[in-house]
Amino acid sequence: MSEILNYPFSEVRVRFAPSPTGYLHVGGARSALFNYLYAKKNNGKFILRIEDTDLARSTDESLKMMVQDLNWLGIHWDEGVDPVTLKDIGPCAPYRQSERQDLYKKYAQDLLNTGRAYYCFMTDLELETQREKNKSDGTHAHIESPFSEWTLSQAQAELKNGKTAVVRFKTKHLRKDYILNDLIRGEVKFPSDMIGDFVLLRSDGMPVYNFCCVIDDALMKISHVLRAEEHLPNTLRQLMIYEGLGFPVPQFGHISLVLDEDRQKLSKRKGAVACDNFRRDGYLPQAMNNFMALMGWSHPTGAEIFSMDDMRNLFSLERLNASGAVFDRVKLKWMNSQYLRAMNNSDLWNSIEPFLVEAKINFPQNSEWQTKSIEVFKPKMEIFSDAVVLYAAFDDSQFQIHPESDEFLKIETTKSVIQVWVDSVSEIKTKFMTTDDFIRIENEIKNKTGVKGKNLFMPMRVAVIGRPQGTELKLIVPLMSKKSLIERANQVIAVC
RNA sequence: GUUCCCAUCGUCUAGUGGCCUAGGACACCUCCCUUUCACGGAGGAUACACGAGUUCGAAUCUCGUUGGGAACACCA
Repeated sequence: MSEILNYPFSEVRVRFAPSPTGYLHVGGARSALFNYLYAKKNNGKFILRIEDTDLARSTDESLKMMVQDLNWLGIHWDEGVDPVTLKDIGPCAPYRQSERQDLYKKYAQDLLNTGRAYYCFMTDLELETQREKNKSDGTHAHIESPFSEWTLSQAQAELKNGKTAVVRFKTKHLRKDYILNDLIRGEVKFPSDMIGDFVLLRSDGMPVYNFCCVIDDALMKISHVLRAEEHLPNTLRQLMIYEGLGFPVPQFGHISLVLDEDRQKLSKRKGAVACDNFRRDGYLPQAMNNFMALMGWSHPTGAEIFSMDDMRNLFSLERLNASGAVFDRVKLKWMNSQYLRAMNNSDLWNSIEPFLVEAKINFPQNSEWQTKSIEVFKPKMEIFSDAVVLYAAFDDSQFQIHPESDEFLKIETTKSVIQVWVDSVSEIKTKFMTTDDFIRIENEIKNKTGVKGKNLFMPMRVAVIGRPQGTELKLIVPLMSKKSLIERANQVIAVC
């Protein structure tokens, strides 16, 4: 069942509108994903709009990062800025609010002319006093400006005298309940007196978020506004502006929040939340999308692992959950491991190699070795960066005997076990031994020393990787050179 | 404080009045596989916040209570 389109929107047009004041976090990415999926599912358009009216905090650097993260996730937009040049593309250009100032001013002027807005000369002190009063009355912050009754020419004269003013939207005559039919929440009723006269244009002439948002959504013919629940209270202001300007109202859908373990809005203080962070740690974009979708949406068959194609085909607003979702990093990791294990060996090697290089881990430049090593380690990795610790085991410069080895070093038979190991390895003619060689040597040690079980295997493992627990020796030893094995074993003998 | 939103295992969720002694997934526990650790396989424990209604019947509808969250700017 698809949502009924509100006249006059003939096609689905949705948008993601980040403000480039930092990194893209998973909450934002999820909103972008849902919008993207909704557009794809309904043959609509997905628009990326840049909300950079806060000039002080908006940076190109941040915009670049967001664009890069969205691309990494495979969330592509039809209109907005070019992913490479960042130039505007699409019929509603420009898509950066900082370049749409004239538009906002024009509509502000319209509102001023029709008496729906007014210049307000209140001082900070006067505003503060009103807020204090509201607070002590126990009511909602509610600005009542004496200037709302001024005529436009009165105000203009004042402006000519060099006074500065904000433009406020007049709400006094709109004393009625506003009802929003939210796509996700159903009917939401805002009491009429919830807000007072609010600012449209700042004293420096810069428009404010709620105002830009309405004008842009209207001019860009956005049919569905899918955004985070934190915007729900904003909707009343926006509804009033739509009404004041005579714009058709889009359908709204307020998506539940992504929460931290303490059930508060996700924040970076409690752990990584930037998409970029997950990319750097070696998460797969498919896993991220799959996981983000599952925070608030569910696959109709109950599947947990599904592709982007699946999502594009099956996404629907009816399956969106109205309650908040805690961001569970443990499950994300598990999900990533599922995708990682589904990769073929050469793709996986190519994915982890940069991580090894960055961590300065030495490894053989030999594709046969590399493929073999992937076979051994694939079940051990959940994210690409896990490879660093795993492959460090092969790097002689990183070899050390870990404290947990002590109890096995103390066993009296250990020294002779390792000595026989060294002797047998020395007799190998090739640089690397085979798995069969290893099994043979293992039996030799057993026979010569009479040691078996734990007391045999743990010391051997210490001799190879410096700790009593880790990857199965018969898998890892054939990947290690004879020279390296002997050197390590001798180091261990020295401390027995 | 005010307004709004939300409420099923620890977590993500399925569930739209009878298929529910509530299903799946992560995590947890046990066992199997494995002379370690993982991977894999088989089991297990754990939830409808509470109270009233409506109904022959309620996790599902209504109301209230409680709890949690968000928003209350010349930020977005």
